[in-house]
Amino acid sequence: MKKLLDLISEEMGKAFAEAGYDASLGKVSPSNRPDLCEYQCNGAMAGAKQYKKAPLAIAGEVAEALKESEVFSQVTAAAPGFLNLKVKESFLCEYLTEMRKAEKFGLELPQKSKKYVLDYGGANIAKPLHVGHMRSAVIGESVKRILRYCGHEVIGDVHMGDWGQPMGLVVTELQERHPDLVYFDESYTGEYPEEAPFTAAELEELYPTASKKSKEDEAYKARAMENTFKIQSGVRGHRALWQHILRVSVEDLKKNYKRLNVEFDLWKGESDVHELIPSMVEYMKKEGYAHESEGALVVDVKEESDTKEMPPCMILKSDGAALYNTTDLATIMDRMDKFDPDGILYLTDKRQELYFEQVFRCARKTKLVKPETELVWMGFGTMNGKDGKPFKTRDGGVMRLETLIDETNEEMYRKIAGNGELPEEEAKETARVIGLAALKYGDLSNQASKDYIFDMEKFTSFEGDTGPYILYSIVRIKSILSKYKEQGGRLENALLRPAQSGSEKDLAMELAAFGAAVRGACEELAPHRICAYIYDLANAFNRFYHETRILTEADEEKKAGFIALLLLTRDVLETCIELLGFGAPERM
RNA sequence: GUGUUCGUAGCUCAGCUGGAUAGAGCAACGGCCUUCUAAGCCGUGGGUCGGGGGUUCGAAUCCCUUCGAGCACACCA
Repeated sequence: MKKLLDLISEEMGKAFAEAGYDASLGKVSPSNRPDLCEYQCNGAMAGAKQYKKAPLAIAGEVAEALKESEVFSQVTAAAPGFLNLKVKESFLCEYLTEMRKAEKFGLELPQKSKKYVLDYGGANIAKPLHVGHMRSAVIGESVKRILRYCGHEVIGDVHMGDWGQPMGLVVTELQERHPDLVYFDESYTGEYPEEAPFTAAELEELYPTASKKSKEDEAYKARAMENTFKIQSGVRGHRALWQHILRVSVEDLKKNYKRLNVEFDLWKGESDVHELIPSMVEYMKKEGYAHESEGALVVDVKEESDTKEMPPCMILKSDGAALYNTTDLATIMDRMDKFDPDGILYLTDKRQELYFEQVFRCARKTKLVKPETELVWMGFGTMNGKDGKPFKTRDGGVMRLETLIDETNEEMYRKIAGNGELPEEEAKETARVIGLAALKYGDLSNQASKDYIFDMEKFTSFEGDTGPYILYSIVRIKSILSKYKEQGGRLENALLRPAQSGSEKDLAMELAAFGAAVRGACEELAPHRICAYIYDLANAFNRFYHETRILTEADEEKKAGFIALLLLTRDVLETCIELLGFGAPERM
């Protein structure tokens, strides 16, 4: 199904052609002046120069050609050359009826579906998730859902940091505390225990302790480096311990991501490509891409057109060790090999822009990817506190993600417990559902690339552009629908009718804009476009609701028409919040 | 220093490939509940779109310049 604006533009284009002008001038956009029209076309002004004719005269001729239009109920030319349009209610009604019947509300799907690997989440092993991880998870999850809904295949990979110094530190601290553990006995040849010699809670505390010690104690640091080397080089006991750390950690991470309604297809990490590195390095040397510079192995990625400094991409440190770049490049190689995707998408903190530019250039230059493979980097901004500085706890520490979720849910519970008649258990569950919406909507409604201010009060408010307001609107609709059923109404029989009132027509037009909103969000990888759309839609619904007696409408056909409109509104809203990664309760 | 992003109402933010009188929300003020959830709706006040130039019939939007803020600039990730 074509987008509403495209259909209207086609109709307009025909009129331009009929009047002797280029049909492409008939591009229609939503009105800037709702007091004058519903849609507008600026083509007459754009074409004025080309045809050496006054724009208003062109507009007049086009308006004349549209007198008998099946689409427009009103076409007027306005100075200096605007075409002001209103669409016929019958046309809108037909369009929405099609939408209701069609799969995905008639969303246009691409001719050929693309396959993407989406790298988001950015979790590290042995370190709990903190608020900094939230954006990557929340935005990435939404981007994944949007791409899939628009017909693409997406493989989400959390791509953990599971291979570096932190591992060695944790092992060192374990050794410090339990030197007798069988893992440290190099003469041991038997099976290692299945159970980890630590719990998730202990693990969490091991890393910060070790990290602190290593900064103060040189000998400790040296042991940590040695242990890191032992893990990486495959010393049996150390590798077994590392496996324990990985398992316990991933279990904990999964639990936390689940609370955010975030799910990954792959739980790959840096360690997975460890064995690919030597051959990759060898290849880069052999093909002459890599050369030595200041003791390190690098690939030049500077280009003639650069206006900025572009440092080379480092492949090996001067001590011969691999680094972040190395594993990222090896991961690209691995992904091409395993999935052969049309593109790889990265979602990281925006400070890594230059870094990814280097890696992408290096991957292209060394032909790790095909020339047509898309490498896309999306940078997201920092979540700041009310003071405009990076979000911290009251005492200045880094807040854990779990804590943030808990606090949001508690705040939400306070609000609905004070208000409603819900039984306690349901209130708690509802608070979780609304809390997640508050958190995610608060994040996603901002442009991903910009920093934003986290304001608990604002996000959990039921007023204004918030998650709870959206959910409230949905719940309101659900409540009316279930009452209609109680009255004996049959939802499946409800047929749309042409809008009778202004607010009804406005709601219909918002619904018709669904396709454009979703496509826009998909092309720009911008969940905030969905947020803006559903906020407008929820507003349109609430205005309609206040102006219209629905259940007490005497004319049954008219009532059914309202119900049909509400059904479509509910379905569109629920589909959209699904794309954002949260859901709505039945009541609240 | 080089590069880059940004600067819109008191606060938090929209503003699509340049289009009419720059929009929301919060906060302030004033209305609307015997009737489908008032967690809502309607209305009022509030802006030199950081400053200055330019391109254009037309600029918050494009170009230049200037001020201010953030961020990044090879052996961290």
